[in-house]
Amino acid sequence: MPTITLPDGNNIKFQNEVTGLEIAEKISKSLAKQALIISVNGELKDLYHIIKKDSLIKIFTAKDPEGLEVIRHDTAHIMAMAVQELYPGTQVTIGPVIENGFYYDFARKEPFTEDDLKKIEKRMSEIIDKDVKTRREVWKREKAISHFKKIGEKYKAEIIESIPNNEELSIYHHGDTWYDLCRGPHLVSSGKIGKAFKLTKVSGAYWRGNSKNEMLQRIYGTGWANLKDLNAYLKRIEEAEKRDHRKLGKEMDLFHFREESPGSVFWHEKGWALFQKLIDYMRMKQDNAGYKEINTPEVLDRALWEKSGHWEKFGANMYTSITPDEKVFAIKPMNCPGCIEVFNQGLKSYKDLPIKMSEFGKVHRYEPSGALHGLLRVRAFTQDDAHIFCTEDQITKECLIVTDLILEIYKDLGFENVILKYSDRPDLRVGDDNVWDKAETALLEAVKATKLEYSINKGEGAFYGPKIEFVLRDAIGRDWQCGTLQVDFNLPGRLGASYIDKDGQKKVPVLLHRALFGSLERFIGILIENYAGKFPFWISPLQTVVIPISDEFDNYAIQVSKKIKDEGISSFVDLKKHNLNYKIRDHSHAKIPLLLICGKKEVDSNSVTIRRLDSNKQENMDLNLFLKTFSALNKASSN
RNA sequence: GCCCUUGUAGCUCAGCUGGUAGAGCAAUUGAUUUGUAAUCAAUAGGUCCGCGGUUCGAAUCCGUGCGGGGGCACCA
Repeated sequence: MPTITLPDGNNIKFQNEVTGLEIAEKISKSLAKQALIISVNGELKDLYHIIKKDSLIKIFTAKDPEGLEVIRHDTAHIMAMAVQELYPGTQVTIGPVIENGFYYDFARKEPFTEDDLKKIEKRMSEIIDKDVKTRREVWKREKAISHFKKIGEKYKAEIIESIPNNEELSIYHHGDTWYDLCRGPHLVSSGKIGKAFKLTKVSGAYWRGNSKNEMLQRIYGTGWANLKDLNAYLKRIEEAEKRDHRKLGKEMDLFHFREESPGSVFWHEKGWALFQKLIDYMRMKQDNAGYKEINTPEVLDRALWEKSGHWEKFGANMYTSITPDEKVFAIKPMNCPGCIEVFNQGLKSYKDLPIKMSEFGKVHRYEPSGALHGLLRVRAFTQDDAHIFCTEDQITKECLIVTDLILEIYKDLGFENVILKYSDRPDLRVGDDNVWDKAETALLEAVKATKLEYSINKGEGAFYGPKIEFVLRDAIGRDWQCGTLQVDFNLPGRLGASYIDKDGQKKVPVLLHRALFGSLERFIGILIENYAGKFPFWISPLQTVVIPISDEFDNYAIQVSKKIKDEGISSFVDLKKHNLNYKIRDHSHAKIPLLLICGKKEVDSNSVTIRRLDSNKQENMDLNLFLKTFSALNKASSN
């Protein structure tokens, strides 16, 4: 005689044991229709799960995240069913729900094609139309293993073998012919899935995520509660594609890549202007924060990298170079050893600490070819790097100062939403564990003091110390990892850095590594996508284009442009033999923030007519007022 | 690095089952002197990614290398 308590506190008494579906029917017809899944005392269960005892329940529909998740999970199952029906001999492995959808990994010799996806979708649709019933069974471990082995599903058997002994093994049947080992829960029948799904792509994926294992074929799909949500999602993807920095970079003539140097950027005039603006800005910020800028060699003797530990721990990613007399040098993958060498030059006192040295250092890392991705993952990049040499007592405070600076700079560049990722010691590392203990404690303390949201990534620190990474969220809700702050008790000692302490003794300083943009290249990629190429005025690579109405006004336009440049604003005069409409279209596509039109009216009144990007309003302004107004707007704080 | 996919003019792309290439935009030349998103006309432009093979004949088929894209792995 269970008493069922609903989320609103109301009770329903039942004479006999009861299922979620029966409870839903008792509450209302429409709920019974919409119900997908139930939670019983906080645990998600199938709707036909039998409740015998008094319970607190909640029924979920497609409007709830829990409901949507089950829809996606069932869609993955139905996809696997369709695949095995269409392509006998294909083995199933795992098929989890992911953000916006699901995937399923299959083992099959022949590759799946785009055409296959359409066929599979069609078959899925048929299975959904048939509304096949779901049934749950509990199997004995031995039975399950031998059964899956017998039918040639060696991956399933392997999965079961790795499930702990005390766990219940549930098998879900969808209809009479297909079943899969699964924790569940699932919908009562395939018809509940609806038709708001789409198979999106096929790719390779290693069995159990390990690159030493064989490669399986993964089919990705997206799934939603209704067609409206599905279409909204597809629309979002389309919008994101329009912002693709590789596409915009080409259209806006910012940079290009070419075969001769995969993963290295050929910066064009405008892209380089943007690059330099970011450096100028950062230089100003760092100067105010007490950093001293240095510069160190790009090519350094192998012996230094052996001493620092890079040769051993990072060698696989390093470019090397052999001189005609057969000496081995490495092209720097990091700036830290060079910077420590600068610190080492001359005697340092505790009174000098903290010493903050910044360097816009270009580093080269031989990344796997498959990792390369436009500006976001390159083989040669410029870090806005800095190294802070300090005492142990100063760590937490200095970390906080760095964090404040980072947040201030992200805000200036349009990113207000920042979270932290804290990573501790990796397997491949240098230094004793008690040193790591100290470094981790100090950094975690700083993380907590920022009061920002943070996550902990076990074992993902740098080989010389723990780190935090700064993740920022862009205009369309995507997360990007940019800045980093690392505490290092190892490298300074390895490279012989020291200062004279109060007691006259030599001590090894602690080193904080930090980069705010991380990589200038990558950060520019993120900026392009965040702003969809429409940069704020101050950072725009070409801020103004002056357009004379006809060649009669060329001279005036040239003069105007010159005066604009005198104010430190970039400007180009378009004297080409094209009409005004043509030029407006051309420069609007190039996403120039301000077009300045000059004709008789402007010459007579010493003014310009402004057309702002994405506006067709005409705004006439006295030239001197224009210069005054926009030179005031030409800085980060006016963002 | 691994799986799949892809590589034609400066750019975006067309070229069915093999018969040595086309369009639009851009460029050049000429005409038009223009007031807010493409003025008109003419001309020129190609090692069809490289190498090898099949074939009387390859942009097209096969092999291989390199590059791009989507994932996986990697991201110190």
